[in-house]
Amino acid sequence: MLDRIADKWTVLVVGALATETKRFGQLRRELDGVSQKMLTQTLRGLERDGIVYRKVYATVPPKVEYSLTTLGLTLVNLVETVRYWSEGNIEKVLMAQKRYDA
Amino acid sequence: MLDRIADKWTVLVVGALATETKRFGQLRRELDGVSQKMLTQTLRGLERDGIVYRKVYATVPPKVEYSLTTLGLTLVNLVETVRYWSEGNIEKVLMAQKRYDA
DNA sequence: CGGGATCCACATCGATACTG
DNA sequence: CAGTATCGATGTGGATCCCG
Repeated sequence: MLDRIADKWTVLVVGALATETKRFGQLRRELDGVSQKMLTQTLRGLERDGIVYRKVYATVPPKVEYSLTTLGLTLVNLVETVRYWSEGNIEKVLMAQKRYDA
Repeated sequence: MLDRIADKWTVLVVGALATETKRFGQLRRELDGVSQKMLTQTLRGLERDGIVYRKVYATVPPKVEYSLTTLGLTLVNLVETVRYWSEGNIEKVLMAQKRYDA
């Protein structure tokens, strides 16, 4: 459980879906560095956990939209806080690492 | 970066050290299910990142105390929130999984 | 477009044995 | 007591190819 919500891609995906529904390709482009496999895997896991809702349109070409469920929305604040802490302290951590490695 | 602070053992270790300094064996007993290897590894990583302070007493038998640094203390609220969300929503997630798997 | 399937390199982790 | 070292099983992630 901690594993999932603490997961790197979970944090990024929930963050990306915080404000609006997005399509697969859109997410892939936004989450720089994610492979298609990892994105699919993360989304499937989040869908299974009831955090993300997956809506498939039976069109050609296919169209799939991802959004947060009610449960997923309760996670938004949490992951934003996590990201905020990361961005705000990454410098201190990098400096500590330099000191430690020396 | 997200990887570390989101890590399962990081959450548990920071949580365990939130209120008081603890020894290695004490942490190991408290964090049920952690192997000695993972605990050592997690603590080393957190020490390297400047989140945990490691104090070694030159005694026989050895005594090593772990505590949070100033930076580490800023993480306490965050990890407590993560744990709180987990504990508060684990039931919903498990139910969603049952539904999904069916 | 949104994946599924497969292969493979690499990292992770548990178990075990040993030590200052 | 608090580790280090090592091995072997398992898991993870990227790359590639293919499909409805």
